[in-house]
Amino acid sequence: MTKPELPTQYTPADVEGPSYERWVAEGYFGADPGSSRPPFSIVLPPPNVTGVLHMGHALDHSIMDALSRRQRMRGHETLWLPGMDHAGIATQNVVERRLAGEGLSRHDLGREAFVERVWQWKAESGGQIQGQMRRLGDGVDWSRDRFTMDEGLSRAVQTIFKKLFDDGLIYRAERIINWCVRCHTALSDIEVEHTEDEGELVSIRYSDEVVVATTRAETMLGDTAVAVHPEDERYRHLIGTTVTLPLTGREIPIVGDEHVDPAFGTGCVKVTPAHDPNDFEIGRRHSLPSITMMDERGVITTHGPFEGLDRFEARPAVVAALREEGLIVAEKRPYLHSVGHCSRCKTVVEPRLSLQWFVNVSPLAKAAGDAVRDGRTRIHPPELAKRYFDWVDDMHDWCISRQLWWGHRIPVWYGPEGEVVCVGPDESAPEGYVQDPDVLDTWFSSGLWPFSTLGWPERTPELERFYPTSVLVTGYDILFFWVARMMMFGLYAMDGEPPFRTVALHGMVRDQFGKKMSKSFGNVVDPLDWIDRFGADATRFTLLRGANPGSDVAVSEEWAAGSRNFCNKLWNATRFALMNGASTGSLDDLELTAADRWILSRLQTVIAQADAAFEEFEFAKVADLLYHFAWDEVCDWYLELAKVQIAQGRDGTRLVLGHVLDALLRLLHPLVPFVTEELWRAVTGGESIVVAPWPVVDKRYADPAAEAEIEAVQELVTEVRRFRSDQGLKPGQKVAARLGLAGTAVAAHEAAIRSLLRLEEPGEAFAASARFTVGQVSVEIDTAGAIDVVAERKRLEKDLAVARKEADQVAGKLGNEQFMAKAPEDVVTKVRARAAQAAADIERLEAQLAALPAG
RNA sequence: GGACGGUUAGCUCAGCGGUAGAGCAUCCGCCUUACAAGCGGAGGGUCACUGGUUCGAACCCAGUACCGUCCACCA
Repeated sequence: MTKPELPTQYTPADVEGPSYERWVAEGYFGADPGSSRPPFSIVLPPPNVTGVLHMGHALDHSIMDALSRRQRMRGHETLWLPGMDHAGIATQNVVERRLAGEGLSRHDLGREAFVERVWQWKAESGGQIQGQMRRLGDGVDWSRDRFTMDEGLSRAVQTIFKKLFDDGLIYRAERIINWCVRCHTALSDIEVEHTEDEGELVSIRYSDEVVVATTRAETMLGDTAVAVHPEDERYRHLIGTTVTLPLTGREIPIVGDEHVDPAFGTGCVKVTPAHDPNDFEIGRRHSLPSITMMDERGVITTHGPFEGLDRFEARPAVVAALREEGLIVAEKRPYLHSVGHCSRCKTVVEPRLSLQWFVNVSPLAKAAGDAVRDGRTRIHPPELAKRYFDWVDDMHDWCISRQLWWGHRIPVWYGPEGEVVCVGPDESAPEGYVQDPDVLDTWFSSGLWPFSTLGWPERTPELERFYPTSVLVTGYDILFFWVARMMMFGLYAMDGEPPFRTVALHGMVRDQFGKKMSKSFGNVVDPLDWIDRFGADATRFTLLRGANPGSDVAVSEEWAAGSRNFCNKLWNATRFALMNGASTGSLDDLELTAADRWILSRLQTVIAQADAAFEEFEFAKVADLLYHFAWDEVCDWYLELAKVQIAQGRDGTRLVLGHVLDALLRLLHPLVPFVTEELWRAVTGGESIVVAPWPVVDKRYADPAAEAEIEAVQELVTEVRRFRSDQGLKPGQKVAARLGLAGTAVAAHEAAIRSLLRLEEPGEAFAASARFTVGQVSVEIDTAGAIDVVAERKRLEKDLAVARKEADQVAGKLGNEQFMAKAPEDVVTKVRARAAQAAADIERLEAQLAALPAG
């Protein structure tokens, strides 16, 4: 076993790269579907090929890596499957922008050449994310890396499309959809971002009695009716009559429709079925014609003076024309309303009547809701399940066709006579048929991710073994659209088996003030920058330390530095242990000291608590627990006590040290994989901590008596340190002291106490300048001069005040009949004990104050 | 317009019915032979507000006020 000399500071860059490469080379992250171990599986939510990983990903990945590393150590056959999403519209936009730089549009290249360009671009830049994942230390099975446009996954897409088509769950229809006039494609509801925008509401007189208000005045060119509420006394008599639509001269009917809110505005609504989803529904109910007055670019197409104008040019032009005719009743006024924008390019979305493919989601969504309702899939934290239900229980049909070139082409072909044929993976369309030019929404293939990546539709060993996956980790922001889609497709394709047993949701990463990270605000942190400066472990630890389930994570450089310091602390603790010959081995025949038994006992509690927190995805708790155990207990106390034991020649200390560090490093490994690997190998001589077993509680080491004994030592030491500090004694300055330890709980620890407190044995000239007691122990100290009586008096008075307050409080309780009658016995007992303690403290402190020389 | 979450030390957050906690920041003292990315000590909070339940409330209930997030077809 080699015990190399370690430098005094941990340098992450020296170990991270080589460790990661070794892990991959050794195949530790490879998952074997043929093994007999219990399976544990996670699929990585595939990042967009266009993207780079941001802090949100880093959090996501840190959690998944921690979960899978722990389960691997616990002996599970662990699969963490990586991959990327082709991100249709986003990627197409990126490549189009690059083309624009060359003065080209995708149409200049043509479809085939353009798609070729996208693949090229993917080949060039797709490796960036893999690089980032390696830097983070993600223990993924690279041999199973997948891409949503892979041959296998494309096959899965085509298979499920055909199945849905054959089951009548996919249909083609003319509907109002969200249209991006810049991307020239349909968007699903989730690809539309709503913001509160300032618009202008104008009121237009259609007739003497009918006045309508609108923020989109230009759409009046496409009006085919005016609607009023059927019960509205003001207008009931008009239903069935017509008005003349200004500027066009068209006669349009007045219809009665429940949708109209009589209390809003004038109670009259203009109806534009081709350009507004509500109006479309009204139109359907009343068999109104639809007039499309705008093309796919948002340019007005109706005849007249407005033809050829962009929608935003047409708006004021229409208003001006109306004003000229005296038909603007109320001047336009600012009006805050919700406006949809394309999530990719931020262009204002135009509702547009269009022929598209849809998924009938009702039966699928019902099943997706039921799987959570009956507990086949658990959502964590459970409060968020309600949002999930809100979403799946009220889902609109899903528009899946996109007028893009990058994506899975819709496998439907049209015959010369208008025949429609859906073609499965191993089939081909009849001669003379033409394929639908559109591609599928990116989320269609993402929805298959948990099983398409495992080889579906083939019943592969991977699918048998790793589906359903154990847990899905993602931010609560995309719970609905992505998780719900995977649930729907998973249940549908896998005979009612949901894609995951648990959905674990985390919050968003925010800056140190809890503000959202945004480019425009300039508070975005690049995880790679932190990895460079603080190390991957520190970056991960910082994120996990803030990861309370379902709530946001605020991070700052100070936290990252603190995490780096923690890693360094582990480094130096191990360095100390190695310098003192720590090693691992059986503790069975050892004569353990109280300090040994104390730290071993504490370790068992910590293992149990860490396990409990892990099971509940309480990563912040795990991190906090291990941080304090490592730093406060192992480093600040046990190592200090161990120094004395080693000096006393207790060789068993080296084994206990080795034992504790071994276990501590293994507990920490899921959170901070690199530093623990390095140190663990040095301590144990083992091959790799990645495949080391997870610590289990050993009840033989539970030792409340030893814990109480060491706590007493800690109390005494802390009290005397306070005295020393108040008296201005330098930490290193040795002073003589007489300790009355005989018969006390800490009698066995004199050497340790003297060492920790720099107290020497009293010499012949010993002259106590201060006397006090801590618990049972009397302390006399010769400070080699007069003590600072003022400081000492202050200290004692403060303690006395605390004790008196405590006594008062407790006396109040004990004197309260209701309390005595109703409080549980253990509480009363505790209060009594506090009363006794307070009384004793008061007596002792008063005596000490009285004995203090005047000063 | 709905739903959910939050409001605790200067900052970020734990605690969720029986003596108010952590990290960072602040102040004081230290290169005490693992670590100055460190060690020891200290200061700092009527737990948003108002009521209620209870022997007892930061914690449970109701309401109010701000903040945040998601959803929604408000012309």
